Amino acid sequence: MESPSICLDLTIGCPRSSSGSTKSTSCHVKAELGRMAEENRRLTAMLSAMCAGYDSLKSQMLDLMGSTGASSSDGAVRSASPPPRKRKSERPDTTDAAQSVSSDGSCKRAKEDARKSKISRLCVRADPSEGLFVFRDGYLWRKYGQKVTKDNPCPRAYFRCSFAPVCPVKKKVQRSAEDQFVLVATYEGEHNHPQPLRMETQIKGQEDKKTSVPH
DNA sequence: CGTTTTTGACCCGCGC
DNA sequence: GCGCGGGTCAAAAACG
Ligand SMILES: [Zn+2]
Repeated sequence: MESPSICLDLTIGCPRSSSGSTKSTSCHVKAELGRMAEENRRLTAMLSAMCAGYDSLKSQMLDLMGSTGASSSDGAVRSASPPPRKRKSERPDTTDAAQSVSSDGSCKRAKEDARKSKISRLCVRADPSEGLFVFRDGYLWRKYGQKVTKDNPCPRAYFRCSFAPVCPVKKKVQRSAEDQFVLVATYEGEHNHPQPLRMETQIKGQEDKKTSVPH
């Protein structure tokens, strides 16, 4: 979890332009304020991403650890599910997929671990707007249940992929108990249909060049 | 009118 | 066997 290329130039102590004119000073102050706001947002996003990664790791660790419930103050004591029962063989032995977390907190994970464990454990986001949207992960979900767990005061939502009539993909979304801004999502299953949505209106602008249409 | 959300009921494994 | 905790169903409502 390294901070790749985040430039933290917090120039709070402005270098004092000393122009005498209050107009330019106010302009500078405004620009400074804008920069600080931007910086603040970036930091918030980064912190959220960090919290997300932390929560993800913690959950995975708890899952791997088994039933060593030595929780001090967190409350996210969720014992693992060793029983190989259930309708789907859930056996996340090495469910350690490396997820690349960009500076925006968008974590995406490769879906090539489907052969071993069909449930891709846990991917988190840190977006308060996620609660309103159905989850902008590029799929259509239909909520089919909601439960409140005793660990977390916030209810947990259960989604199911509604694009294809037969799609075994399910999803659980729950916001962290400590940080309301951290959503913990647990994907389960594998899509057997092409992804209908194209990241919505948030294309990074990093699309590949079209080789078929050079001109 | 079709689809999705809501929400309580139901079910089922598990521990006691 | 029973209670508890969590996952799913399904009827009604809401939304377009
Ligand atoms: Zn699907």
